[in-house]
Amino acid sequence: MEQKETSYWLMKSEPDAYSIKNLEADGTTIWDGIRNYQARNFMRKMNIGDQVFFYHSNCKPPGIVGLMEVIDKNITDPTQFDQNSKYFDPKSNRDSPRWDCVKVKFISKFKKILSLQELRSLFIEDDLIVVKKGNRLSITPVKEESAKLLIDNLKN
DNA sequence: GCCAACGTTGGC
DNA sequence: GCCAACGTTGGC
Repeated sequence: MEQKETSYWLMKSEPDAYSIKNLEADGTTIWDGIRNYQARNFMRKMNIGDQVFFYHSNCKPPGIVGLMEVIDKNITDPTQFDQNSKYFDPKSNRDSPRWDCVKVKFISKFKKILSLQELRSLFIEDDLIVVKKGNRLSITPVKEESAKLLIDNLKN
């Protein structure tokens, strides 16, 4: 049997909504509330065992704060059917749900945030998508070399 | 299919 | 609050 290669990703969350501390306390979580097709499609490409950098957005300072791992996928996002949720989608239906997501588990919380400013000094544009000016994608792939560089930096 | 108008994200 | 960089919507 051929072993599937581990891929690396980055997922953003606003710490006011859900932070690395929340994930540390919860242990695992489903990454629900994604309402962008490109981001959803990246989640569909993920495999169990993939490593995911946790990025805090819309805060001071924005940056990478921890690491998680994909433990399940193709999970129907329940918030799309919840009329009280801000993620309720009237165009979705239970026969063919529009939004699905992955389940992740907490791996580690970094001692120090790797800020966007520091990320910009480590990566030229396009090498790590999050440093691109005006980038709005909440989920992006990370190249293996970039992931290794990030992990090395976070150990120090 | 085109494209203008509008909405959202998120750094600053 | 500003604005760049998209994504989405809807008229035609």
